[in-house]
Amino acid sequence: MTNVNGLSAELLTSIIERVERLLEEKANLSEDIKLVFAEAKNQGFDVKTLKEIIKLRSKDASELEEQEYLLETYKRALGMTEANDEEGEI
Amino acid sequence: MTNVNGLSAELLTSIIERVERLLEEKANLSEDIKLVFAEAKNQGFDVKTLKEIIKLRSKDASELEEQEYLLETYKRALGMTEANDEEGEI
Amino acid sequence: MTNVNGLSAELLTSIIERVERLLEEKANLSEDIKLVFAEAKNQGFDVKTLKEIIKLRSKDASELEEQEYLLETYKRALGMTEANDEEGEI
Amino acid sequence: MTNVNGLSAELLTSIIERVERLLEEKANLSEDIKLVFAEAKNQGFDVKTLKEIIKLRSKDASELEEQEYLLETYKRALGMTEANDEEGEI
DNA sequence: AACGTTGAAATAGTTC
DNA sequence: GAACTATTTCAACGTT
Repeated sequence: MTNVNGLSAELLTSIIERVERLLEEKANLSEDIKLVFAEAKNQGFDVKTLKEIIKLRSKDASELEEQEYLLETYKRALGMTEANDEEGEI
Repeated sequence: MTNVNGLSAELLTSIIERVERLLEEKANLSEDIKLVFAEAKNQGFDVKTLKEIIKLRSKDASELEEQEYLLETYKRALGMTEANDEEGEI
Repeated sequence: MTNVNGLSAELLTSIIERVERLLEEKANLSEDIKLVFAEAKNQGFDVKTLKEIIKLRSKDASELEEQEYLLETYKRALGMTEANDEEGEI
Repeated sequence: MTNVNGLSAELLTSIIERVERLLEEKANLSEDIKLVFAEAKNQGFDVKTLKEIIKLRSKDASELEEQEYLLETYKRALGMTEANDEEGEI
């Protein structure tokens, strides 16, 4: 093994090249996505809105509900709700 | 074909799903990259430096020189370089 | 004026120092915020939830409504809604 | 004192508002910094380089040396340095 | 106290 | 070249 200042040059090279290859694949995919959007635009779709839909679909709805629940107590304390529940007050 | 406001719903669905699939592949690659870095870290490499190396390798020589030149100029103007030091070191 | 490679050294120094001063003030504020949260924690509050509330309050509710409206057509085309409006179909 | 689930609503409100005020001041400072850079750009400075300079100045000497040393070591191991070149150019 | 995880800030890239 | 979006980077937090 070739060592440079205690580093294995082969190992280092291997790591760098693996990452570079993965990055290249990522760049290719980004390119593919652009092509799909360009094609969609030609077919009359609004690209910005398409992107919004995709973002929307990626969110897990249940996750939002969970947050809602967690915040209830504090929201009530801050007067941010319409006081629509009456059984929880101390 | 099902039309909603003049758009083909099938076509729209197809576009959305193609993009979502590509995005998922991208996310997988990002994950792979993280794993490579994590493994590298375990082997004693400094991840930040690895990233810097990869960035350097992605730029061509002229870009690097231009940026280097500007940085040197600014440093000189600010007295941040050793060459500009007036206390007489060699 | 002292010029270094066509740059005014005084001007450059002034710019750098102004930014550095502003950055320092920002860091002080971050520190203050941390102190407030630490104090709140001592008084029995859950810091994570406090942060969530603050984030929530910073969002403009009307902005969300606007997005909703914009996405209606596409959501319908994708079958993402419960078809709760009947007058818009073609 | 108004208590909601054992928490003082007044205290909670006070905490939230203090943090929000500090965050607003931080946002103002960020805006100020942007203005300084915009002005600098108009005067012919390269903003990216200015930011790099500021970053360099914020680190102490030992940090810089450490990072520089690592970078050099990795470059050498990868054959990225001119000194390591074997094709014989001068 | 180092580690990974998370969330916010800055930077880079893209589009108009 | 200005605004918006996406990616990367950085800092804070809880965890082991």
